[in-house]
Amino acid sequence: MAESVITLSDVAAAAGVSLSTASKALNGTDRISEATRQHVRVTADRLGFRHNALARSFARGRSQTIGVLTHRASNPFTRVVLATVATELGAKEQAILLYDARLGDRDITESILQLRARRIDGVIVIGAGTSFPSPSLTSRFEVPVIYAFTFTEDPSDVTITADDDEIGRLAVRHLLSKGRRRIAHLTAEPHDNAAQRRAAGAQEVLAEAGLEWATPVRFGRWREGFGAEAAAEVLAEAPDIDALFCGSDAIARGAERAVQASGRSVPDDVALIGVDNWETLMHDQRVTRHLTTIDVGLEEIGRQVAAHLLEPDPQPGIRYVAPQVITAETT
Amino acid sequence: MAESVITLSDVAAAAGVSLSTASKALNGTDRISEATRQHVRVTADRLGFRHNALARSFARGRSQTIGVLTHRASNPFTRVVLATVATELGAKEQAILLYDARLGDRDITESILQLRARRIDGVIVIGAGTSFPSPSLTSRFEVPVIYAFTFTEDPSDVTITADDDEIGRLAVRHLLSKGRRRIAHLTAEPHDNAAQRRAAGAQEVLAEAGLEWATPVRFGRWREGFGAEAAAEVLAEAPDIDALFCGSDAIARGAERAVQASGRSVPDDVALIGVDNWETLMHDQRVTRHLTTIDVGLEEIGRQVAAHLLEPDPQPGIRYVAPQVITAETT
DNA sequence: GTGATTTGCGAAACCGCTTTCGCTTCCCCT
DNA sequence: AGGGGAAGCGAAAGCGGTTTCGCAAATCAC
Repeated sequence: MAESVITLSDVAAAAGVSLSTASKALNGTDRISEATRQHVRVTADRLGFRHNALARSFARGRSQTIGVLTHRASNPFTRVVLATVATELGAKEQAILLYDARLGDRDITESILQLRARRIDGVIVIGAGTSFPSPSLTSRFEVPVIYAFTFTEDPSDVTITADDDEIGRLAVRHLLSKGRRRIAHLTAEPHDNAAQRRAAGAQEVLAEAGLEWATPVRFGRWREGFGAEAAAEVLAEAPDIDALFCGSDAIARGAERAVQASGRSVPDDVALIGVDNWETLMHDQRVTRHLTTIDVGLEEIGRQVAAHLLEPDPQPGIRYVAPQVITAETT
Repeated sequence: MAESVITLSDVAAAAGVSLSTASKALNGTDRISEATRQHVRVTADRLGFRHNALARSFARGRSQTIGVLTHRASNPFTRVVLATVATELGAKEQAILLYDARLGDRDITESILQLRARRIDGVIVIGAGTSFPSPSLTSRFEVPVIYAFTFTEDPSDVTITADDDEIGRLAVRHLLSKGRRRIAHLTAEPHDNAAQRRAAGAQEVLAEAGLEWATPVRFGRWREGFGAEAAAEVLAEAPDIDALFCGSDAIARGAERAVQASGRSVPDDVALIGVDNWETLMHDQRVTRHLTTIDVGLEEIGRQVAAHLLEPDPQPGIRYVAPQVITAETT
């Protein structure tokens, strides 16, 4: 009895019903008496029947697969979103088909045709962050497209991303709550959307408190090196500064070096807050935290993307994920 | 002419051949004259024909999907392997179906049945590292199973993982090349396979150089806190020490704090080397490196796994990926 | 020149499930 | 009692390819 694999026909035969009845009984579709339904189910279980997912997908025209387009999957932020999305979708028996680097491709048409040939059930576009917009591809698919950790220029696109304004607000609120009043801000290029929004949010809270930046906002790059230089300049310019809001953890790390090199201590003389929560991204919560930072909510973005993609009609527009202050030793 | 979608029948009709001939012409299987083949191909291109991947998968019984089992996909190491695997497989039009946390599941049978029902073409098991073995699941699938960044107790399994012995050797060789002779080693639990192998490899090179550890190997945990404590003890016990080989970057970070707290400087008094290459994992090569470390080759593991999984007959056994020294400021 | 292969192609089965449609029965209403 | 509608089920038509098999024509061997 080297029984190969049980098919629905086998179940139908064993249960003494027709193939179509068996199908409907197991799927719960159409009108089937409760008795028959139970009987078929029991029979199927007894035989150890499982639907052939391939045949099913074929018949239904839906592949149980989601296409994922990334700019660069090896980017640490992208990896977090990707892994989360894969996990959540896997729990729903949805596979993912990753097309890396094709997002930046000049001619993405071929990739799109490939994905459509696979009859994917949806598309997730994972951007490289909130600094610059991604091209809108929604109209090129007839399945739902959702944008994660990026934004497009089409307001009718469905987007789930980080709340940069709120990140800025949270950062300054946190510093104020620690009694800091002379605050400076180091961040990336002024034409970088994330840098802009974070600075704007921060400024807003500062203004509400009747304060202004201790020195003009330092625009530069997302890197550690910039943090060190800029912090040194700021300290020279405004020696009585008592806090630095750094647009990223990398900048904050650099800034910390500069603060210490100037003979000041962190956080006693100068408090430090970054953005990104790299330590957790890396260490997986197993390590003593050092830098106070703001978690932009990458995993939450991934979860929400997975949840909304398969919803019947997701509302268009941008949905922001709430960032979170992660308090540690530098404030 | 709201033409829906071109099917192979349409192509066959347009080319004036039968359906089967069209199929064979496009697939290059069976005997077809070169003239017919070309003609069909040209016709298909002209019509913009694409195979319906679902129909094809169904007919062939292969899903173009790989099952991935992880212990915990949010683990940073796992994420790297996962993202790399997804990228490489995506380039080959293979989707992945991730079953997270089901690897540790007591009853994984249900998940295995699900994967088989999907007619997956292969399975990748991504472990949580080389510390402890993963259960061997090879015999429960009729498709190839390959283990990444872990190992099993079945020698006939196909495994691609980190070379912990070589990591130990490289670390000590690097320290020796920097003129260090009084070296101590801080690492995780003695029953941790990775800790053991790294220590053994290190010891081997040390012995070849006619040296021994400056203090007995400190076994503890993979964490920063342990690194700090253990380093402090070692410094007290052997004040003339000139290098520390730390079993992980977390340990190395802690050790660095202790070294500096003791009034010694890094690397002038004490050189420091870790393992994991966290800084790159995090910063994506955009940041000034600080800690000298050893990259265990996670991305290479991912690449090789993707490459070997679809090979006709991968040789059984463990294939080790070469680790690499990443030189930075601490040596 | 004849028989044995080989080559090129088409007919049709098949992969296993979903879904439409139509046929009975049964129920309810008037 | 008769008619209309709903409930329960089965026959059969897909879904869109792949693949086996058979047949006619072309090629080969001797």
